[in-house]
Amino acid sequence: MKDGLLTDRQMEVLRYRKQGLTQQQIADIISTSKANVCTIEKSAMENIRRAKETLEFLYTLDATQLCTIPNGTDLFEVPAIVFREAEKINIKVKYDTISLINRLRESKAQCCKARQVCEDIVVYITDQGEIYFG
Amino acid sequence: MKDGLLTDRQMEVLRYRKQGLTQQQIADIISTSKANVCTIEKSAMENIRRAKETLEFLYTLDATQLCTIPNGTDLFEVPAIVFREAEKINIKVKYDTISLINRLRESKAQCCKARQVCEDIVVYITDQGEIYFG
DNA sequence: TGAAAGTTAACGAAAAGTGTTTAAGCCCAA
DNA sequence: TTGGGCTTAAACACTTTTCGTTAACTTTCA
Repeated sequence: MKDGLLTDRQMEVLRYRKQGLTQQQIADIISTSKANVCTIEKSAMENIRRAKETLEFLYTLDATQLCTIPNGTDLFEVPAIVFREAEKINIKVKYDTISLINRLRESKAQCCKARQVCEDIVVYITDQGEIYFG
Repeated sequence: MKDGLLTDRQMEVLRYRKQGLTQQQIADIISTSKANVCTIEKSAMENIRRAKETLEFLYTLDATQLCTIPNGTDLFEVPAIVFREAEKINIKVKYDTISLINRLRESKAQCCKARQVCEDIVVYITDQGEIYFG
């Protein structure tokens, strides 16, 4: 009813980890196996990932689809594409070239190998020029 | 395995809602009762709230507790308190007076009645001067 | 290489979440 | 007052998640 996604157990493990304890040490403290600590930590991370993805969905709800960056595109060509498409529909993008690349790298790290995009990426834009990658 | 917190059903309803449809209209489209649409929408909102809260927890994991703003404090006194406490521990707050108030209002809207804080609010700070309200 | 740290797989029991229905209720404008 | 839009509660079948165990596997590093 009140709390977030993480269970008490999961928060407990994350806190101890933040303090630098090993899984074995935590296992001793909370009286279980290190394998269990591992799975609890893993599911905590999974929950955090899902929380992020949920909010991303929320953003795309406010946004319209702008274009798709095809697999293999050079990372440094992305801003030009985005700017061109945004201009077509008369929206000014909130970011400059550098920040756009940074935003892409942050939100889609797994899609950026070296200088290339390694997956099709859908670009969303709001009326205010906010950009999301989905 | 892959998706966020929201189920397909929940996303479906949110999308229709964003388009301005009534619960009854959506109920007709997806062939169920309006009461059901209501509960699906409600649980979607609940999931979104939980997603936000989960990420907030993540922030407080990196942060240390700075101080507590007592119930009844004037909203416009909050920044001064935060700046003073941050100075005590030699951390420069990333925000100015106005942005601090805005951040507080955004993250704790339910605690801000008119010009007063209507609940004790714990303030967290990171080494980088990032501020969170918990 | 050896030891400690971490990960994974398979399984079970308990708990929590979801979609539904039905029936009742609230609020507000015509 | 009626009706439309919305909310709520209880109950249900069903699915998913969680925490736990055991045992084997990989990684890291002195």
